[in-house]
Amino acid sequence: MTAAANQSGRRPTTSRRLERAGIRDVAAAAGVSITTVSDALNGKGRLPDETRSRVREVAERLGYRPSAAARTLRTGRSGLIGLTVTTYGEEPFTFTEFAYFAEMARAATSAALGRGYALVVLPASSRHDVWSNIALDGTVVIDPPDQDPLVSELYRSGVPVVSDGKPGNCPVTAWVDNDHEAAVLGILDHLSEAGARRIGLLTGTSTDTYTRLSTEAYVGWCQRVGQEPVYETYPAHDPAAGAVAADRLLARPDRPDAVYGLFDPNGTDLLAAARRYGLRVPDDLLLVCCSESDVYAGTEPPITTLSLKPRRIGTTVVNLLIDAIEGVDSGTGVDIARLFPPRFRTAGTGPPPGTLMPTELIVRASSQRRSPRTTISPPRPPGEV
Amino acid sequence: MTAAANQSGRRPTTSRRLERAGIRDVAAAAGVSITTVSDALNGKGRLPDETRSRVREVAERLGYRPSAAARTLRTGRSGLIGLTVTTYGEEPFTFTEFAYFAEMARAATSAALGRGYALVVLPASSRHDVWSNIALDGTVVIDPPDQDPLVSELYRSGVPVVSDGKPGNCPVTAWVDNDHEAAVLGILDHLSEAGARRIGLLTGTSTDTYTRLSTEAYVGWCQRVGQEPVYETYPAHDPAAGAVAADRLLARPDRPDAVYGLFDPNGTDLLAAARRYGLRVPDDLLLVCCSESDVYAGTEPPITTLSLKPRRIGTTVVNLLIDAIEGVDSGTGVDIARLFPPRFRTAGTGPPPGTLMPTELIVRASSQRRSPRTTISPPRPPGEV
DNA sequence: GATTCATGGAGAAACGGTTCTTCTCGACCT
DNA sequence: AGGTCGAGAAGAACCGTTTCTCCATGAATC
Repeated sequence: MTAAANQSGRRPTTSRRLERAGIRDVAAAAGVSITTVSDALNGKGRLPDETRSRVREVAERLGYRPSAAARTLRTGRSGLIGLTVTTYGEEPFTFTEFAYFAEMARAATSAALGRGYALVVLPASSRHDVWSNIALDGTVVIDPPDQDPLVSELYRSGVPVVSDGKPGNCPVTAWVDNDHEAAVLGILDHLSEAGARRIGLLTGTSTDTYTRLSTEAYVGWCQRVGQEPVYETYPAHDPAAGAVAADRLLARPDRPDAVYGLFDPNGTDLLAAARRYGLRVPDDLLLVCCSESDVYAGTEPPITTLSLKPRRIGTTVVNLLIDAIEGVDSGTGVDIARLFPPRFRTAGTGPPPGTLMPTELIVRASSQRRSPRTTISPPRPPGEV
Repeated sequence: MTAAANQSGRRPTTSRRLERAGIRDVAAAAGVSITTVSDALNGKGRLPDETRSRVREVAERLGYRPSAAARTLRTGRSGLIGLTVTTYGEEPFTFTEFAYFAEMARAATSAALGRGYALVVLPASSRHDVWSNIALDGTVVIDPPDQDPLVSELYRSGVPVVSDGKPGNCPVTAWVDNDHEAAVLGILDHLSEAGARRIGLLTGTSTDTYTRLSTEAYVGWCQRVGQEPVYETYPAHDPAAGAVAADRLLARPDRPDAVYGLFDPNGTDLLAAARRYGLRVPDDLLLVCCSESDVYAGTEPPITTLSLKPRRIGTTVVNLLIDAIEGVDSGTGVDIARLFPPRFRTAGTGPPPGTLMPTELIVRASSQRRSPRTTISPPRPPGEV
């Protein structure tokens, strides 16, 4: 009864100290209604400037901070965007693992911030009770595996989802990806022009879109030009396995005279392997790898790299997501169409709209037998930005 | 009047379609009250198992997901922890920039997840309206600058704050840091033992605690042993400036015969600079740098590194924070003391409790003129874990 | 046979905002 | 002079939970 008595009764005037000031406190202090306070602070309603500034001043003086939870509950908007990152194995997870993801995440964070949203890091292996307990306005998913239960459920419960990497079976609102096929074909053509007769590939064992599309493009190209595919695979998340695989590739009886490595450290690994086998680069072996690192400008020789432009991807993904969040009022997903110019959309009604971003091939000494040119344009640049 | 009529009246039985099922829908479908539903799903109240499972089943069938916003509003807990990352310059920000931060952030994310919390990435330069609009249970702040307004306000509004890096003037609930002074002294002693007569330092221009403490420890050591300090500074966030500073240091007339570099890339930079000046490592120049990268195991020669053990730091920071969040009921910050064993606490009532974590010196060829030993223990190991 | 007591469950008050609706009052128009 | 109109502001519903309080009911106790 003692404590209970305090609790009943509509806020006993001025009890409960030590608590943060609420909108009611501001209203009382300013001698207006809470409606007026809300309107004044949010720039709504019809109020003379004088009232507005007076309320603002009182709120400031009281150190008033609106409750994010209450606002979210009422408005249905939290200002939070999930950043779903892939996990390898049990506890640790990528993101910050490869330069690509790190850059992409940074760009995404900045872009979200610029539009008033914050990012919640959400490992794909998160316990269900954790992420289902967060009010998300939308989710960015990095490189979704074929059947991601987290993504599926989010999508099903009406949360917009935009993925970096063309999704397999996951339903998503939209997706952004590099034109991996065009990129690989461009590299293979580039190596051919430089005199390669048998081009090898260093690729991964995982089933993500990047690995799959790139490898398929390679195999297809081989069929077309009549070359037997020469490739080695390894688990990309294992840093030590890459060096071993590079070694395997160069140890083959049908040793390639040019190699493209799909992952960041492949350049260093291949260079080391070539040295072990006494192969000169680029004279005996042409080299290209996919990397965002500029250390390859300083290696001996400098190595040609393919940049996936992660900043651009991260920015685009977030902007598409926020467009979807803010463009669709609620419930019916009608005017998503507006967001995607026809040229970016795939087919009519079926698959979600996707955007292909161009890559950039940075040509250095390792892939040329002639005099080096500088940066050249990517093959088939599909988009703007 | 048309739409308004729908809105009044306590939820007109079964209108509003397309909406997600709420607790009321579950209650109605299960033929119980919402109290019972809430209790059944949260394992509270006195309910027979039969009711509990029946309610759970109905909830499952309806795809019921409790509203995070409503729950947060009612309980005052969001399950969200801010991860405040430093920003250099305008738009971009660190975190993922250095291996240390990346590792630390990963460990922090994992640790938080394991205890049911998710991390919100919160650049220090965030617009006020963004982060003040997020319901945070607490905040991790990485390497707080002397006067961080974001941190100050969070702390003032009652949100627990734990910092990685001993805070300058920021008020924090607790902090965790490496024993930078002990680490630097240990390295200097180590180099002295290896025969160094004049030890140089490559350090940063910024005012963060790490840089400051390390530099001060170095200068103090110099005074004590009677050596003139020999150091060069550069803006640590500028990747190109490091190489230039390394060059400057070795170009000095009072060229050191041993160097400790405070930042990750310094090892490579110093090695390259030494080569330019025809200095052999370790014969003419002893080298140590602070780094989390294992590339230094493979350089020629392998370079001795100091590891700050970021995983351990990240895990500890998060656990301390969550302890503070869950340990203190609300309002009065009484039993924080319980969380910090006396040996970890600084002084009595004044400064916030801090924990010093040991570092690890990984000795390799670059800092030895004799036969190499392997990993040695850190100097003055203060803590457990 | 009248009190306890434990059990199972319902009612309703918060939580702290936003926003729809309504009310008042003076100026203006006809 | 009566009615309209718009500005200014207040009232109150509502967002969807959690949780405190209280009410039945039947068994056990005295």
